[in-house]
Amino acid sequence: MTNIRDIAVMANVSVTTVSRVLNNHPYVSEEKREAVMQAVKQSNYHKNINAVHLSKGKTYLIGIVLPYSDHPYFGQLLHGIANQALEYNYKLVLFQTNYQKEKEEEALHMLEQRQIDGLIICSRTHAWNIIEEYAVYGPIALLENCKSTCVSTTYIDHFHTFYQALEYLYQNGHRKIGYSINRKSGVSSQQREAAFKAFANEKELSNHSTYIFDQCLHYEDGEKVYHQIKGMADPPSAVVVTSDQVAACLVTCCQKGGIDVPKDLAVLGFDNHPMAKYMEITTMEIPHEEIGKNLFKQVIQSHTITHKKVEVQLIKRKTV
Amino acid sequence: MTNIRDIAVMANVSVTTVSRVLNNHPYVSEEKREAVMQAVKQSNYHKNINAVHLSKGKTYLIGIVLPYSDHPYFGQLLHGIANQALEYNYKLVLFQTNYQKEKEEEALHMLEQRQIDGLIICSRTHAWNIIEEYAVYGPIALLENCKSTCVSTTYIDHFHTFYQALEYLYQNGHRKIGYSINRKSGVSSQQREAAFKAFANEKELSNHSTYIFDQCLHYEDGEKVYHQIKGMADPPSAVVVTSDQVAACLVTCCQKGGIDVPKDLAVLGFDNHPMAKYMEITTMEIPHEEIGKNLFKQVIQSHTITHKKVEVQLIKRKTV
DNA sequence: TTACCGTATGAAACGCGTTTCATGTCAATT
DNA sequence: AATTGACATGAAACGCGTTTCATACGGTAA
Repeated sequence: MTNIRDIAVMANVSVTTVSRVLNNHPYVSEEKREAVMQAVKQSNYHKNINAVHLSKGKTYLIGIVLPYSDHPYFGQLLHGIANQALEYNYKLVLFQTNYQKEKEEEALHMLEQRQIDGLIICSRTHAWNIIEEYAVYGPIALLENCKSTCVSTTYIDHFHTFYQALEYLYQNGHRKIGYSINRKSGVSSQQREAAFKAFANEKELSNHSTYIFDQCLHYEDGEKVYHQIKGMADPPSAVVVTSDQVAACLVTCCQKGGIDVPKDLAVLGFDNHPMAKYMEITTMEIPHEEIGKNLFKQVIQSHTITHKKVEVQLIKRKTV
Repeated sequence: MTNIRDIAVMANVSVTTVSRVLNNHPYVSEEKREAVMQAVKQSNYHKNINAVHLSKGKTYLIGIVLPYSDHPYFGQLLHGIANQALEYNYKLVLFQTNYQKEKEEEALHMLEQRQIDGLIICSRTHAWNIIEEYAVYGPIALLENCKSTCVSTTYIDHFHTFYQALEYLYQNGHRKIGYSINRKSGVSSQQREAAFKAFANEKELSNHSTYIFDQCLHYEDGEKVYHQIKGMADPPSAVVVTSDQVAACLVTCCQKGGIDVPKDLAVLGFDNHPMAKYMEITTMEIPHEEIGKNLFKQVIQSHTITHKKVEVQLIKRKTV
């Protein structure tokens, strides 16, 4: 492998001059510039990027922590991040955690060891204070609503969004409202639960715990919801389903099982996945790509901590 | 930042000894080992991984080239790769190409510059000879059937698989068979086309070009297929759909539109996505995770070039 | 004419862990 | 007693691009 010193010798200039040419610095005469370019071309020289990293103390690598990459929600998020990364000439390092603490830890360690310049956490399992501790090693952007002074965030107001969804169902005459969530222990789920309680209280609805369906993330989980509702003596008249995948499955099940949507059961999804558009499912549109883009920008703007709220929009279709 | 020399001073040993301790090399006395550990803990020392990379000439980074990460097919593939990567302590660098040549090129350049130790290409747009040229810079694993001497491959025998699917439809009495594909120009699509032609010839079927549906990758593309078939005077009695997403949409459309599946139209999907299982779609099961795992293993076994054929299995359900 | 600035160029230091090679013990083998 | 080998330890070289600092020249402003 030829290195920068070889080039310097070939072009009969100093190493510094070669570096200047390679990085487009001024103060290099045209002839020397030419000579360097010539040598570079002749020897098919490429910088050893690891040396650049060591020298600069940067890697141009951003870590992404997310539970699954084969889930549309995270897939789209990743899509948004990846597009932005390419534009800014950064590369991504993927940490697929499956919600395992150790794997999230790996990412944090990599930040600590400066193998990545920053970290985007799409879903955390570590406690807040732990995350914040690592922020001293490099910028962290988090997909969560938390007014931290050392971690940037992009978030959805889950409380308000959920409330809004419930309100819409209420306006459409529903009084027995259920909902499905991903992980009961998840941060967003807790906010949604709070919203539901506040809503039930406000509207003086009975707070049926049987109307809550946990662990609904994948397509097939919609069937579980269907069966549970089907088996109820006093089923809900409407459900908020926090994933269009699950909603799609539920709706399909209902069609097959003779439950009329929305007459017998109204379904309000989340995401506005293409699937929802096509199946005419009423849903709360979450701009995943925008979120991904913003998270990325926040993490590379390491000097300023920002908090960006992303708006969610109700898309009225035919399942409510 | 403390570095290895600081530690050496603190522990009153040489830099070499510190390195030995840190890398678990033998021939270090217990007391010196202790002293080093003590110093490391006290100063909260962490190696500068960039220096390690420069020194070792390795990055423990593997690049992944794939068109979309928000598509279930590639999502699952990525899932398999990512899990394996975590196990082997490698990190991934994602190149989402959207089938753009330049972005694929970026990945190849990164290999050339040794910023990644190897490259997994899930779908290429560059010509073969170009890819092979870059193999001198580092190991490349490709998801494609090609007996290269410098690039490892994991592949599906698309010809045989497609033929098998067609055969199954034929056995079930179908003589007017259509199919949908992702990109007509794609490598796998061409193999499938060849299989179809061979099949049509073998069985003396008329080779209806109107029965070919191109650009079917996303869920909603199933609707296009539905409408096209619906509008035909002489529609096919069966279709092979090379994505369960698309098949699911098509089946749902048929249900709504009064086309009986499989009586009026048999549908044979590809992937065996959970969606297919649930919707009871007959499909060719493609073991994405296994493919991902294998690609990863191939790329880190840089010394040996291997070619692994992955078996696809027909899952008989209710849409044929 | 002196002072000062823009342009041009290179030597050397810097970032830092790994690895090779040389050297020195001490116990075991011949 | 001489040789050999396992064990210990450290100096120095190595990987390589970036950046700081010093130096020198030509020209313009004072």
